[in-house]
Amino acid sequence: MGRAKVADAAGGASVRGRIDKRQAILDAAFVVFAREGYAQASIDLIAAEAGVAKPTIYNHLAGKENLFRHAMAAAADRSTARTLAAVSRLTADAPDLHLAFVDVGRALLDCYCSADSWALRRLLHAEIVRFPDLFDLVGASGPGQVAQAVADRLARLALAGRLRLTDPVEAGEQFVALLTGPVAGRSALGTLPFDDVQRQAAAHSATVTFLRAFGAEPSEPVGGA
Amino acid sequence: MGRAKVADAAGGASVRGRIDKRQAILDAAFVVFAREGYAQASIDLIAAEAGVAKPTIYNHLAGKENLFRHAMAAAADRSTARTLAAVSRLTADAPDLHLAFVDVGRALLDCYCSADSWALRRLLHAEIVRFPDLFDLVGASGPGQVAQAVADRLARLALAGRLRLTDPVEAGEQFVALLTGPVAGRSALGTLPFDDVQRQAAAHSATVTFLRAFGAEPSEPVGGA
DNA sequence: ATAGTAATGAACTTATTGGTTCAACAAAAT
DNA sequence: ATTTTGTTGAACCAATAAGTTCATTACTAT
Repeated sequence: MGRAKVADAAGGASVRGRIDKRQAILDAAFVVFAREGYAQASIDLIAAEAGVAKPTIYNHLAGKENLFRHAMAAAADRSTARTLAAVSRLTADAPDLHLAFVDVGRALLDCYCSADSWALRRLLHAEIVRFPDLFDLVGASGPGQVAQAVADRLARLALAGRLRLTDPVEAGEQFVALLTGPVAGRSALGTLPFDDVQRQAAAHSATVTFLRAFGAEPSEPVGGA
Repeated sequence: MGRAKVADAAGGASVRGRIDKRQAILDAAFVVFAREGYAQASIDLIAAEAGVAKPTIYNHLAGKENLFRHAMAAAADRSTARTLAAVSRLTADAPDLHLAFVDVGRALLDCYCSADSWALRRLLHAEIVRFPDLFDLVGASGPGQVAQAVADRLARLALAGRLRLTDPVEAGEQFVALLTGPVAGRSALGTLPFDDVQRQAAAHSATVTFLRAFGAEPSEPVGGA
């Protein structure tokens, strides 16, 4: 590794002379932090993963704590963006409400179950005590935006007379809770994967009870699938 | 501190000659692990918290990893017992179903929001990568038992014609998801407390949508509270 | 009383790691 | 060609912590 001349030798991004080593460092830092945890992740390890020398890290991002914060913030931004894109699939003019909710639920669940997303939540939980500001940095804004987006969509549906609800943000919270709660409870916290059919089933079951509680149309009688 | 003769000098439990230093160590270990995280919690710190000398820890529980596992398992057992007691409040002969669900929901939420419970989940999330067996040790059995207990109660209710559901374990998962999901999303992960009125509101709102989806009686029309 | 057992404190070893310094170096700009 | 800037490798320092050893001390059972 090191001052590579070839396109992508080992780490992934290390080519462009000296620009944007920073991004490579940030990415590698998140990877290593996710794999090792904050305390166990050594700067040497991160440097190796990034294909970069140790002093370079201290040049761009002074100190481990700063590096951690920036890496977490970057990962959180990525994750939030993906999730917001998933939410945008829920349009008010969907022909079949059930199908629409299963679809967006499935997409949300894919985001939720991605390796990055698990790692982000794990690190957030793990280090929230020593880094209380982490909550404002990633824990609040990300889910906050998502909740807002979901609430917006639900409000539109309610206004169109297709949903019967009074508080869209509460209903939104409950939909994602219905979606992610069972997954979080069963799935060994991202250690072992939650496969496609399980996610589909989870999205379906969450949709069924959500629409039973809030749907304007009677939907299916009882039996599901 | 140390070989105390008085009842409770500093740590809390250190009186009885040499018996049950072990328990004191386990308790102190969980406290310190919860406060500092695994890596940052030094054996010296745990020894100090327990009012016990360092070699004593190595006598009773060889090594940090072993100590961690045992401390986590003990804390998990305590937590599960409390939660199961809370679930037992949901009887099939409740006069008002809404009230009964709010009540048990409230109790479950109290368990979920206790400092120990937050700490347990935090440590579990944090160290699941380096201690994969932790999931079988605390993550699986605890919630598994709880889910089973809730499913049992729901099945009784359904059999009595007061609930309309096909899969009691799924419904149980969804009830606790409805209950804890919004709390987990908003509450800064146990850093700042979730006060009584908020918990009451959360239990109420979870109950309303759950009964809207699964209740046999029409319950309230729309507006909640 | 006495012997045996468990706990204690303190020093010690060893290993890791965050953070720094510095001379050499390669590419970019002039 | 030369200066400048960011990068590199390697060595170094100080701090922290896991784990161990051991002589000493205090209970407890006989």
